[in-house]
Amino acid sequence: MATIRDVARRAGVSPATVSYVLNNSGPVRPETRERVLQVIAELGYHPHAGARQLKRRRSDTVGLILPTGERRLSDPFFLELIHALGDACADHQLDLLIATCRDPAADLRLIDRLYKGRRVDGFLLIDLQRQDPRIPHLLEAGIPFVAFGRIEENGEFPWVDVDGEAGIREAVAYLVGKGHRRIAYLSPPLSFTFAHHRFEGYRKGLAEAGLPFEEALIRIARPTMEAGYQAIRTWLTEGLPFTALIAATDLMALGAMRALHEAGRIPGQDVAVIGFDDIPMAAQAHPPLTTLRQPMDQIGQALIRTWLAAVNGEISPPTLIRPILIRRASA
Amino acid sequence: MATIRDVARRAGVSPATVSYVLNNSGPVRPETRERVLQVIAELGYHPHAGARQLKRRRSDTVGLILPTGERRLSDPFFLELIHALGDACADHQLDLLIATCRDPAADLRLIDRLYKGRRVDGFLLIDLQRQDPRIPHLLEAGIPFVAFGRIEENGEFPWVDVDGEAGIREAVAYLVGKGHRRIAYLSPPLSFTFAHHRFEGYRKGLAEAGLPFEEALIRIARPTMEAGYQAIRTWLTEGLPFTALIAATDLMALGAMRALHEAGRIPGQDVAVIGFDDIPMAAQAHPPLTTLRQPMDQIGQALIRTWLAAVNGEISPPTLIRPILIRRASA
DNA sequence: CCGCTGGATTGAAACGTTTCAATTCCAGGA
DNA sequence: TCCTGGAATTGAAACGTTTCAATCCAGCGG
Repeated sequence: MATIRDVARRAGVSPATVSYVLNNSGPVRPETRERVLQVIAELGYHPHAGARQLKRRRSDTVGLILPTGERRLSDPFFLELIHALGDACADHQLDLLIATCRDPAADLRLIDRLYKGRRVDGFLLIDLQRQDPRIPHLLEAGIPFVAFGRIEENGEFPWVDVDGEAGIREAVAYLVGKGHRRIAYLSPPLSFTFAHHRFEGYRKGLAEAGLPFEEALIRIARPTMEAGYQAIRTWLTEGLPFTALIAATDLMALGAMRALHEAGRIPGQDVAVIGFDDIPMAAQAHPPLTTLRQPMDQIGQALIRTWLAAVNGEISPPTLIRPILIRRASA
Repeated sequence: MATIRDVARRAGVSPATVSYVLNNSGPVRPETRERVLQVIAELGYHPHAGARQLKRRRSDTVGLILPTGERRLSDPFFLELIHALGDACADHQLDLLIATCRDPAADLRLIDRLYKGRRVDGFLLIDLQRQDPRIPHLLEAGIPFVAFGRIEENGEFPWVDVDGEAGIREAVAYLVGKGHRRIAYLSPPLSFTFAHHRFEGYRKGLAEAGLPFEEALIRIARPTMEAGYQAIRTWLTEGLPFTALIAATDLMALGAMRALHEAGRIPGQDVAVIGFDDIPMAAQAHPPLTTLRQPMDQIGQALIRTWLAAVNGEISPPTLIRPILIRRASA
């Protein structure tokens, strides 16, 4: 495999010059640069990442910890997120390293290994818990990171999140505008921060519309299709005391729609349904699901931009991204 | 950040010895080893990945190219695959680097950059086309890789695949055993290799059962839920000339089931439905979907094992993994 | 014709490991 | 007591970059 010396020799120039051309740091005469670039192309030379990392003291690699085993993320939303992150990384010439971790206790060890070994320059945290042990650990160790989501006590750390509260408020207002007065809400356990915020949006939305908040219109269930389905099933035995339903995730909304179908209540006709995320399947549902889209590209870009800042020691203000209400036939 | 010299100094020993302890190569007296390990723990020392890579001439990193943009993989199956790969990598102390690529033309450049820069030791190829330009490129450049899936002309390269043919044959036999004689088949375009093999399974399954192959029982559609739905819809206008349906992916099967429901034909009761993949949603469908499970853990392990062999210059025989028929209520 | 200036180029020293070859150490045999 | 040989340890040379400081050189003003 060609090295920088090979290039230098063949271009009749010193390795230093080649390095200058490569990084265009340092002054190089145009014709010299041209010659060097030529040789680089001829030889198909690519600088050795390890050597570079050693000298420059950074790896240009983003670390993403993916919980697996029990805690595995199976919402297709995360596949979209990974795509978006990959794209954003590519835009900034960064690489994305995925590390999986079965055991929550091993999370911190994994983080240390990757960071202290300089395999990654910093982390992206996803799937935050309201109290997340990773955050104090990273802060204390002075390891750069960005969180996708918030935690209960947002200390001084950079995060990017989608404004679930604003989104759900908009959804409530939208439904109210269509004449709905009894709007139900289906939420994952509030120990998920995102669930908490979206739920706040529901409460505030109702308040803004002057509607009462009723316990009977709330159901808590796991954030899966099945749980959404079951929730509606049991609700149906009570005669379905609402005309519209907001689910905190598309997956739950999809489950809910199926239950409604089975009971002969056509979503979008007999009952309005709104989801959250806009996973690819949402547009293909029947009827197509009205939902709050998480603008993935924007999220990926914001995360990587903030990550870069963090790695460079800058502190970025938090970014709150507004979800977009996508109106389809379900509501 | 602590270096190997710091450890050496503090343990009263030379860097070489520390290195021997770290990799347990070379003879070290037990008490020396103990002392060194102690210091390593005290200092929270982790060897610098770049330096290590430079010297050892490998990065212990697996490269995975994720197509994005138009070609993006949105089947939740891939999220499961990523999880499984991550786990398998962790088991072998490997890291998983995800590189995305919008443009098929850039695939090859990306591969070169990652490999020649020694960022990765080799690749994992997913989402194979029947004619895949990456394969000849990798072969010619002598870059180690393993394909998940096969191509049209399987030259001499290592691959791991799920035996779609055997799986579908089993599904056909299973349905025949239940008395079905008119079994329909829903397939993605046969330019996908996996679709081709599964389709072969269907033909052979019918032949083995002594059933005729009928064009009218075949539909080709994109491998999405929506496409599965539409296919059944149009079929319904013809009076649904079958009693059982095999779909080549769960997503398609799920779409099909929805169409059946809408038409008042209960899947698993009026029409048997079998899918392929066993994505998490399959078990949560209504009725739960009978399907051929791709044993993800096994796939991940096989891929990584084969990858390691490839990187070490060994040639492994192809691995064909038998999918498992998971019987649920839909068939 | 000389000394200066400033841009272009280069040499060499890191960066933090691994590993070969050389050295030290020590127990046991003569 | 001195050797010997194997086990334990060490020094130093890579690995392929980047970058500082030093050198080179062409052109210019005096």
